[in-house]
Amino acid sequence: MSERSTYYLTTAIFYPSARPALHSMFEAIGADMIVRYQRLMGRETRFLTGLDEHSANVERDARELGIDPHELIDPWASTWRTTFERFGISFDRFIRTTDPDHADASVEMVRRAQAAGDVYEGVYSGWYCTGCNEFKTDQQLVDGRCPDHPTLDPQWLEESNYFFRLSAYQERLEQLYAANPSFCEPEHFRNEVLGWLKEGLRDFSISRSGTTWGIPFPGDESHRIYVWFDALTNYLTGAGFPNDLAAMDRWWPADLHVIGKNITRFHCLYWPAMLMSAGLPLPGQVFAHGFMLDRGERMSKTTGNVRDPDETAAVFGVDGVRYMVLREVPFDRDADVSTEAFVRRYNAELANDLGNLVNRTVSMSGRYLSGSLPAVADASQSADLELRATAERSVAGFHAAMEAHHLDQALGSMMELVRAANGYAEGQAPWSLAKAGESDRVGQVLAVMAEACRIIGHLLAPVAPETAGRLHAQLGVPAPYDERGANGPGLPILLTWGSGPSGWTTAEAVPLFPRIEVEAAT
RNA sequence: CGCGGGGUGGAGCAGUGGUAGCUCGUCGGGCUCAUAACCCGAAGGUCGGCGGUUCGAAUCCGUCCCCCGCAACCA
Repeated sequence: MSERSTYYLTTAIFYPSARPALHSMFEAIGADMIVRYQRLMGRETRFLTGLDEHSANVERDARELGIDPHELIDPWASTWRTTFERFGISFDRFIRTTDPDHADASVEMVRRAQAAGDVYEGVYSGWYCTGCNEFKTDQQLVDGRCPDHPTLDPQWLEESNYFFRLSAYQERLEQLYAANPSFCEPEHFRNEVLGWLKEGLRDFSISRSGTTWGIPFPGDESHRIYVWFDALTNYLTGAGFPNDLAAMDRWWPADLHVIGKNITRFHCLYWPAMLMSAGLPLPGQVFAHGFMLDRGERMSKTTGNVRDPDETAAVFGVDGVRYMVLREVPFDRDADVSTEAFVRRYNAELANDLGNLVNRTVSMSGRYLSGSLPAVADASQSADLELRATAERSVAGFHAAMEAHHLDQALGSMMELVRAANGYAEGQAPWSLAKAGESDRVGQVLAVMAEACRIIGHLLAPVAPETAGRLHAQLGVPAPYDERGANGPGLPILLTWGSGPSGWTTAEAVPLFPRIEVEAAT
């Protein structure tokens, strides 16, 4: 892990639409868990997410509606931004590639590539749909025709445009991966990237003519900067490039780019080459996540099997949704999601195990101790020591999983402590001790349970920050960090067994995650 | 032979040479602090097929079958 005390994290920028679907939120939620973890660790963080707005679709849709693309996009961007905020995505900037400072950054990146001799004029040829006014890849065509305009014959057109000399970076990229394989994680996606590298790199087109939607290409105003020098550069814009040198110094290079597995080629090959060309340092790592699947099929707007984040949150709550998507889908691979599985998981882990553990602890503290918990004092009981050892194992597992961005496993480590604490409660049976009049031991058992709950709350904080706050409030733990997870003493201190619960006054026990009855979910 | 990933009890996964494990689900028991929650136990697998290496293979080698993704703008 980096020794820097700062941490700059990005998501990919999203293709705009009227509103985000749950599978788009997935990436942002995962990145948010990572960045909140980093804040809780005590690092100063910067978190960038946003929209890739210069797509041909946007221009086309606007033209069909007879409006300016900005008129179309602005309300969409506003909806995306507020939805992200509602889901607790703690971004520092919601970037839009139509932002003025981003044009400066993109132009500067092209200029640097030009200055390095990596840009040349060439001929791009491909199938062109006269309905869309854009080139289509073979993959986009269905039976050789544009799916949006099946009555038209695509034309094989050639267009003069500018290319980036990616082929010149073959050796340097090979050296990059030889020296620093974890530049691209996880390994199975890196293998794919290495395969492409082995096949040899082809130069790629970086401009398009025939459109005015996009950033003017430096040196040839009849062209617009095409995709990668626009989209990828957003990560630099977000760090102050090219004008704010102090910000660049502070935040660049980024520590982590979180992306979807479909764009590894661009982030793991194009992007480092572009940065090398510009004479800029490379980010620490690109992490590609898998996709949420619906019965084995990828969720997409065109397939129509998407989920609405707000509707899902109406059932599970925002924190419930955040937990569920990150727990059900291993971050490094694809997984099926279903409402039934969400309900099962939610009820089993959040309601029955975690929520109920806190509930019974707080409730017994009120009932047997009038809400006043003693310090964890007696270290001689083997059951107490065992739970402490489990807590330490669980915390270690959590850290290890977070370092590798195995978010589902981190949550699994947290659940190990939850289950052990419930088992401890059963074994110690404080309700029986209370009946037997062993009030000192009742206090100790509840103190141990409360201490486990306190630690669980901190482990829960990156994924379910609002609920973690309520958990600590019920225990009576003073809030050690703000609602973004910042300005705390650092997780190593917070997760050390034994700091509580002396002096806490527990509040009324209110279920953190109310059970979901099956009818309510369907 | 384009590249990559995968095939393990009903479901989802872990396990890279030494008696096959976890979560969910199912069944049985216990407890009564708690959100009808919690705890314990049990049943259930010839680890995709075939062949090989080895004292020993889910694991290594060979071969075959099946599923998924990518192939240059759908997260």
